[in-house]
Amino acid sequence: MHIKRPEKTSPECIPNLLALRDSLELLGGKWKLLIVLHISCRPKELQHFKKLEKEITGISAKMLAKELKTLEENKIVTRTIQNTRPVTVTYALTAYGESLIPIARDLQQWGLNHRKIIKEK
Amino acid sequence: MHIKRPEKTSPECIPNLLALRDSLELLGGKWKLLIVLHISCRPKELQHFKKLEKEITGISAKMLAKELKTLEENKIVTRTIQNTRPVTVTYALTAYGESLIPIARDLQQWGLNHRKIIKEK
DNA sequence: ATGCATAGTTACCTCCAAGTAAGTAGTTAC
DNA sequence: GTAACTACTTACTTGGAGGTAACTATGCAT
Repeated sequence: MHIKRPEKTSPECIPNLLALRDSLELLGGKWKLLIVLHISCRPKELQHFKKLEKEITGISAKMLAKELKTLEENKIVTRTIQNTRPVTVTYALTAYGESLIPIARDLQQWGLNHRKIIKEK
Repeated sequence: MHIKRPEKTSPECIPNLLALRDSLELLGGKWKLLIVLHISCRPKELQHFKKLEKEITGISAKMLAKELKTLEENKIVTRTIQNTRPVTVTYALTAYGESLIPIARDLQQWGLNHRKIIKEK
């Protein structure tokens, strides 16, 4: 999907504030994109709550549960209760949620590069 | 620049937490990407402080100054004092700062689309 | 000397994202 | 009956992002 970039100084160039704000409000927190990326690393329906809690260093059960709930409400992940003993719950990205992967990877790559740039001070 | 996406479940797929965290810490706030996008809409060296303050609805002088300072420290924008009366200050994206434009636009586009998805509930 | 412009700064306040720690609930295993 | 597993939930707390409003500095105009 190629997005046409408006020309500089053209009237339509003035950014749509609300759209970017919406994204930042939903995704700008500390954990959501991290969670998305971690789920994306497993085949569908194979990412368990406990596994995420262990893999994502520093996250607490409370935050993970809260963030996953928000992601589910926003149709980015699905939550499936499995018939195992003890009960397990798996999380998977929706097709729509997968549209976040390139964005998250770009940000990740940018952050990786940024370390170098800043160290070169 | 095409970034190779690691295969699912491969060991290197486990996301580099720190890189994404760095990006989110720097750019995840309410204003920085908005400012970047607004500056990108003007030819180099033509974006004044007051202009940004007026264009970016809701931002205060304090926040704008603070965010611009952080962006400057991170080599994303340059600050130039102009010999006008009264003195004006212009901000411009560095070449490096421009690497954020596609990311900001993608997020913006994603937010625009997200509104539709969520309204379709 | 008062007002207006640009480009901030300073002091104070508020709220919430995020952290910590402990508890709940269902089930199995011994 | 108690320990252990998964998947949360609840109560309490705190740092800092962000908001508001007033103030500073400099120069020009009238």
